[in-house]
Amino acid sequence: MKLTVSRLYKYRDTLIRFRQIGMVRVFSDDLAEDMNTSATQVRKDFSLFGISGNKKGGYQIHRLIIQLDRLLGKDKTHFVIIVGAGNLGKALMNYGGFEEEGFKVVAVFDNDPRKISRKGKIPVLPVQGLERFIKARELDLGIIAVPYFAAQEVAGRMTAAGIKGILNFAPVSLKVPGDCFVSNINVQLELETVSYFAKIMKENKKHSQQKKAL
Amino acid sequence: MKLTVSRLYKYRDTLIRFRQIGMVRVFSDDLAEDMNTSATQVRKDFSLFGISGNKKGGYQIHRLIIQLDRLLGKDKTHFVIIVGAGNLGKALMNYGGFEEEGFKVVAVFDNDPRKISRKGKIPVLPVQGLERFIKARELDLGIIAVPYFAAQEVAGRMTAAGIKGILNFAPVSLKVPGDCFVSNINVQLELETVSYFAKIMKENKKHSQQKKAL
DNA sequence: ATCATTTTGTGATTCTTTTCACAATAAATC
DNA sequence: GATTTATTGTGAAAAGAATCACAAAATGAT
Repeated sequence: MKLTVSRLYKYRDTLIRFRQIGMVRVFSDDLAEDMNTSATQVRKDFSLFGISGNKKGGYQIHRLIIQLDRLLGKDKTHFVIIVGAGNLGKALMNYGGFEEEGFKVVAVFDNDPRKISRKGKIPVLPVQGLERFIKARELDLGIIAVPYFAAQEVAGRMTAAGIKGILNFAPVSLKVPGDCFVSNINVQLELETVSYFAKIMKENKKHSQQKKAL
Repeated sequence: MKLTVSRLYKYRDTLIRFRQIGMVRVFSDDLAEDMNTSATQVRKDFSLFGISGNKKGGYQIHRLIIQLDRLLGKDKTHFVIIVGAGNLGKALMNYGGFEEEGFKVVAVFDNDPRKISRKGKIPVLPVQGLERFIKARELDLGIIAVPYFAAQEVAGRMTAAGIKGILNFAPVSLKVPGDCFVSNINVQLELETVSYFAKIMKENKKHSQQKKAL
């Protein structure tokens, strides 16, 4: 399910690129190729979400984007807060990609008084006010960009205040109530995993060379 | 397989924290709890990689870490290059987490002459020299932090020069030869997915409240 | 108007990952 | 030293995700 949903977002991305270069229709094949997956997968994903095209005629890009937008909630702006104004928090705060995708970072929170500032485009506020802020605006989405030892506390406060989705950059598994969804981004871990498989790839090569030699 | 491997890295992380607070032995239960998984999963993962503990006595943390280190290649330094010295590239370049985990960023590459600099701790070099650099040092690992439209070209050049593992931050699916492993980090996509499920969580709540009301 | 071709949509199948169930065994207790 | 208890290790079952196989329908060709 999670995998299917994130593929749907990717299809949308691809479709928007396709539209930009003037394409009007696509086949499941085209999408599959661009995304390194199979045409069957594309159709299965669509079918699962009730999206249908025309036999022999594929899918109308424009219409498809509209359908995906509605399905994926891309037809409205989503408000987000970031907790943690360190290197990562600042990078995220200045990251243009969110706005492009319909997310608006409404505030950043930190516990270091020196980082507080209401002047910038996005205010950096004392973390004391976190719950009040979330409740007042009925926010659903939070990004955690604090050190690992502070992450669980932040998560607890967020969910208690009503946050329903967390994007967590701290390298710990957060414990949250069942009505909150968490997704983790762990850059170190990702690089470690890559390094593990890179090593295997090298070893396989050696093996196949050995095999060739036999 | 990929999931198991990344869990192994996480077990190691957790174990190191446990050791720091003076623990000497763990049970699969302890690891599972810390990592939000099941004890069975932990043991299955270990069993799959030939790691064993003591019935009733659990696992000796110190020994377990050593075993994982060897298994996961954490007993040596891995050299990495980054391509792209924009916001993201710079953030990654100054990110302490890699060094902590045994990765050394040996160079950053960019195609903008203004960004070139051999003075810093990590040199920023012209991307023209990419292949030569990789081959000369027999590097395996590369991080792609360039805009989406440049990512595929960079990936092609990296793999042609011998890179076997790529951590890709560009929001496109890279096409690489079968002997190269790619892992993608797509912050926008991750946030989109979180937002999708956050919405569902809210709707479910509404439903269950309705149910209660009946 | 008929036939061949292309492409969708989906039930059935296979593959992968997780969970279950429980035997084996080491330690603790009596 | 026999018995209970806690914990591992793993084959079997279940759940989840991807792939296959093919019928149905739309289009184009003759």
